[in-house]
Amino acid sequence: MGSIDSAMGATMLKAAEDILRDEGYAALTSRRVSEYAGVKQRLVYYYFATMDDLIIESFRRLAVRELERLRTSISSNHPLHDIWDMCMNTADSRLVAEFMALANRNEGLRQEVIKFIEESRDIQISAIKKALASGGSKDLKPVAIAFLGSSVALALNREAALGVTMGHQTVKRLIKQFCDGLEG
Amino acid sequence: MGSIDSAMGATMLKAAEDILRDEGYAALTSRRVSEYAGVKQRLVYYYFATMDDLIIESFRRLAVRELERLRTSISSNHPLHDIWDMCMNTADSRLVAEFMALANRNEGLRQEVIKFIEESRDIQISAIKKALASGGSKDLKPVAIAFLGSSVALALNREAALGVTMGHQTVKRLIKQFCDGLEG
DNA sequence: GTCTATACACCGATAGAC
DNA sequence: GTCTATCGGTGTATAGAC
Repeated sequence: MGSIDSAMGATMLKAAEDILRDEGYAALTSRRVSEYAGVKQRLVYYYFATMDDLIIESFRRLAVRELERLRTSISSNHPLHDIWDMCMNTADSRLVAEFMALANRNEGLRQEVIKFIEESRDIQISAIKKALASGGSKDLKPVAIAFLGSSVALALNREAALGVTMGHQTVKRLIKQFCDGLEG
Repeated sequence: MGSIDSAMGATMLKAAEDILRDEGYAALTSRRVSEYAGVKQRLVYYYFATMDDLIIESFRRLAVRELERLRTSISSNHPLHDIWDMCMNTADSRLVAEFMALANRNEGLRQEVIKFIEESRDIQISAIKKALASGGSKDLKPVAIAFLGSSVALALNREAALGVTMGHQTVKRLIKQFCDGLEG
């Protein structure tokens, strides 16, 4: 078995992500990955025991990258604006859609997705708490701000990818006003 | 070619929806549909020219049903509460995830999904306008309320299906307070 | 580490009998 | 309206040579 951290292992994980985003999970096959990587199909099974392993490792790679981006993008001056920008410029919504669909049926992936959601929400909550001098009002707690922000950003990205823009400008203005109101 | 409105056509559309929700779009094959319907594979192609047609008709059926539910669930007394309840009790989030993923790559389905999103948003906006005596403030327009509501409800359902509940109670309370504040 | 070759199952779609 | 039968293609996964 080859290592995931080897050049070829990384190439295959990159290929898997590209295929998922551009062609969907039904096209994520060992043959398709091997084409992308310019090798023969058999080699995929040298680096990944099963296709399930490849999918899970692929998500793990994405999650690590996104959590890293989230942590470093939060400045101490405008954490709310930073979180919002980060949510709006996150992983491609088509790729997210594939992982979401897969996670409903793949137990291993589901666990990874749960960990990712909870960890990123924790990071966002910490940043929001710092932004709010009072630590959040009785009506608007940090966890609610984090949830609303990421939900709305995801929906905006998803619809934009489909070609729907109805109300998007209004919503973006509203969010910006909200952030401005809390941290100028 | 058989009609979609025939008993067998409806049975196959129902089968397609069940398979999508329970096994994902990779399992939505003519053979699988025929098993569900208790007939032979060949018959699927008597009712649907291609599997793409079956998928699109399947979504259309769902869209018609949901739009109908949305229209009839809105009372004149508590439209905001009604919309929220409807969004929280909409189609299974696993089924939605499959259609969302498919729509990014299937042009015909994409058009149907766009129509559905815009039509349901229109219905929601009309109801919200009636609820707001002023027709919406400068900062909180009906379209923004509609967008935020459906985004957040979808996210709550999606995460609940995965097994994540972090912040859900807080968010639900917040939404309820908001609706109560506007329509008691 | 990468390859050839293969087993076996399933796919969409079609021809044509009843 | 439903069936049997079949085509060519693709899927996961493995055996084993180099």
